[in-house]
Amino acid sequence: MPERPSIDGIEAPIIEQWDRDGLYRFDRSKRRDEIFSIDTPPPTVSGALHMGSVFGYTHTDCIARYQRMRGREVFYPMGWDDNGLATERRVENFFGVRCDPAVPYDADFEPPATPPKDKLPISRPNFVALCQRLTEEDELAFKALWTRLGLSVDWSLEYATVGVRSRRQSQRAFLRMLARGEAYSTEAPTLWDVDFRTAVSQAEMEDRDHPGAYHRVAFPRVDGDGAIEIETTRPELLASCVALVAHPDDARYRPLMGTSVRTPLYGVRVPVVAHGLADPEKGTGIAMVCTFGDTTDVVWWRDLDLPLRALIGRDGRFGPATFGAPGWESADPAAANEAYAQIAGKTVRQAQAVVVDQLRTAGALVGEPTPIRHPVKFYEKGERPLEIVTSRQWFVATLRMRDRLLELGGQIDWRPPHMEHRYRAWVEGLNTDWSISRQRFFGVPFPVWYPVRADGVADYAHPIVPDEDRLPIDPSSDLPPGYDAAQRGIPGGFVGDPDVMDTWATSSLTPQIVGGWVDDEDLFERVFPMDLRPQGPEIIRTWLFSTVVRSELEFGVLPWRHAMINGWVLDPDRKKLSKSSGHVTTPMGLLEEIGSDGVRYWAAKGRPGTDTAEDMGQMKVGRRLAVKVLNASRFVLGRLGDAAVPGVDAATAPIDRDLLTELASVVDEATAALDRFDYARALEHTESFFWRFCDDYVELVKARAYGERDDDDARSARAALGTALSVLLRLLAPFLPFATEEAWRWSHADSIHSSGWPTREELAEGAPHGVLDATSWVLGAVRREKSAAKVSMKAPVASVVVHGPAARLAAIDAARGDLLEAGAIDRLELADGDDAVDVELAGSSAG
RNA sequence: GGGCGCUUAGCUCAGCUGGUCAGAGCAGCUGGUUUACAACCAGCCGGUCGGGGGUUCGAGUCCCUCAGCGCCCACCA
Repeated sequence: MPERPSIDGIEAPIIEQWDRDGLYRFDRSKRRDEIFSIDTPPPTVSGALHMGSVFGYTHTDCIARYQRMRGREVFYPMGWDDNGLATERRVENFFGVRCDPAVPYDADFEPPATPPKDKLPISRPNFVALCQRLTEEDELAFKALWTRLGLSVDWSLEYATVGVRSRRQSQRAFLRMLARGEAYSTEAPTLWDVDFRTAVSQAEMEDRDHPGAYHRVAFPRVDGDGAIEIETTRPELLASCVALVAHPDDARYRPLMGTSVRTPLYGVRVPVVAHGLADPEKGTGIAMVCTFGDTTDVVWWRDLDLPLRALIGRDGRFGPATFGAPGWESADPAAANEAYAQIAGKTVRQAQAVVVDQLRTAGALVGEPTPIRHPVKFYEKGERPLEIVTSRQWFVATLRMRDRLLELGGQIDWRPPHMEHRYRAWVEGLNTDWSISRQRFFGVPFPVWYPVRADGVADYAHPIVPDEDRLPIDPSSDLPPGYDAAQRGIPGGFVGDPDVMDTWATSSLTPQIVGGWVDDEDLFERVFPMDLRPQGPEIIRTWLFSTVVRSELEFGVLPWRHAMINGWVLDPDRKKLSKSSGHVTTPMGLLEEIGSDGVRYWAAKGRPGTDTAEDMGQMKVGRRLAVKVLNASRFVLGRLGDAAVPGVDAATAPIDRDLLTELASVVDEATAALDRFDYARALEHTESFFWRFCDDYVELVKARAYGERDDDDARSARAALGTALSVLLRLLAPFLPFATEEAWRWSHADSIHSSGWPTREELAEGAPHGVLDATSWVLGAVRREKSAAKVSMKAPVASVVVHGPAARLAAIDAARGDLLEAGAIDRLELADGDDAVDVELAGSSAG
């Protein structure tokens, strides 16, 4: 035991010891009902390390440590989410490269020392290698942080979402969905990011307020006089207009239903149709339907069985079109083609300016454009509005599962409960199946090939699939059964699916990946369905939702019983992620400065679902608590000497039994709170009692416990001190794993984290008699008097006269000796009367 | 447009099924240093619990309503 205990630097040796002892190693011999399994979120390693990274993970660790001390075998894995766009984008910027599948593989490739201004095109294998190189470094940084934070994960269970296991499970689960008809591919309008050049799922898109303008455009009638005026924010899409649509009940347009108009500039005849989604209040009450300007267009196109005139390509530019050709019939093909030639090849933005000019010249623009701001769909990581392009994509049929998914959501134990609303709102609002294919390079490939027909076109309706035991495969280099390499890409041969899976298509399988589904059924049965899914609120609609989907499709059950949703970390000014402060907090720096226990304390104060400001003050309070734990432990244990702590039965003095009885209630409360994932409340109760223990109880009994005497009274105090300390350390262990471990090891050979969670049975039975309370009350009055007189707390007191009800006076009398010594009191009188404590300091002339 | 959450001392937050619930920590102020702890200890100051209405013997605690803040969802011409 050190002379002057310090929490600085205690982490490293303790972590080493834990590692040597294999303290957190999962024991797979345990039965399912003895196991507590956690579906840990794999952090996106390409993201920066920030305080949000330590916040939620600390909560999970507090629960894990509690369950472990309760005797459960804790299955606590850690993974890294390293696939996906975030990594690709980061690799592109970090190395100054971009992936170009047409570039041949260069075995000796090394990225330039400094990233070139123009990104260097490199092959897909080289690109993937760089992705892996960068994420490996990221993963080491994360692992160092988690370790230092004291997460009690079993590092032998580490995995990566792009690793072999993840690829195998992703491909296996996909093939099974395909076989069951739950996954399908189709050519369909798809939300598309023109910069990333990939499909985007409903879950990945967000609304942004974006400037635009209403343009009023007149469509001349074909079978009548005059024109119909519509308003649009996307006049550049006029060439892909396929109809005008108004509400069926709108009296203004009802007579026009079934008639036709011609598009300005292009002279294409389009019908006037009715649909309930048309809003009579908006614009002129009648809208132009284009293929496609927004998701409503898709609905109209589908519901009304309108023709397709798609023009915007995957690069976000207008593609070729021939007016006069079938499907593009025009009153004046030559003029139409001339008009269109001026926007072909242009971006949406450039085209809009051109078309507006053309419309104005043609006299079809009514008035001038009216600027507005309106919500526009963006990919959440994108910079330009999403377009809708037609492309072949893989989907999982989630729409038809909606009712079952809602039912399952109702069976999850949500913490906090109101988080179910987010899930429910999302499921109820689903309007497309889950799109899982992405036109990217660094990810899990779809494990399918397609036969190439004699005409050179791939036969998507009949994919060729590998046997499961071959997985994982890459269809771009591996061969389908029965084909040889020379047949790749030629008529009569085959072609591999070029796409990779969306990140969520893999991470939705985390229980299967960590649990060893199929590969290790013995393990899987011991940990699945899992107990706890901890995660952030922003990925309820993605990770949580998709995990439920996959578990339902594969097993027909929920993947876990409890979902604990953490809140946001706000910057010290309570604004999210403001960069104005300039001072960017790095978690590792804080852990080194404050100590891991202090940072954990701050995190553990944040309840599930509650946003929490980054608060250096709270962390310092936690640090102080950790220091106090060491000092109090040293005092209690040090003075007990080498003699063993007397058993709890030796605690016979009323105030000692009182302490232990009250502590038993704290154990009950903390246990109940942790059982319902309210770690913050458990900490609060324990902390508050711990300070009372230090400030009042220890002060009151230290003379008796450590004085000259060695009688029953002294042994009673020592028994209570030793017992209470042991219980308090264990109650604090899930929150302050380092300080409690340090103190515990002064008197134990084993780790506190493998010791048992304290129970009421270890402590005194019976109701408290108010001895500690009443005595503390008098001691407080004495301290107040000394403070007011500005004298030392050790200043002698001539006399104390206590008035109060008889029961309380009796309680005080029971601890008379302790009180006299702790307060340096010469004479103590107890008398009936209204509550009052009259204190007369020694040498004071006043009464 | 719909939904969810929040609004309690200067700051960060507790207040679980309505009756010692008006609390804690930080900050501030006043004191105290040498036998656990000065990165400490003791004490003090400080709030008509966002506004308004209602239910009740009694309401931060339940209901209605308004306001502000935050978040989620939305078919956005």
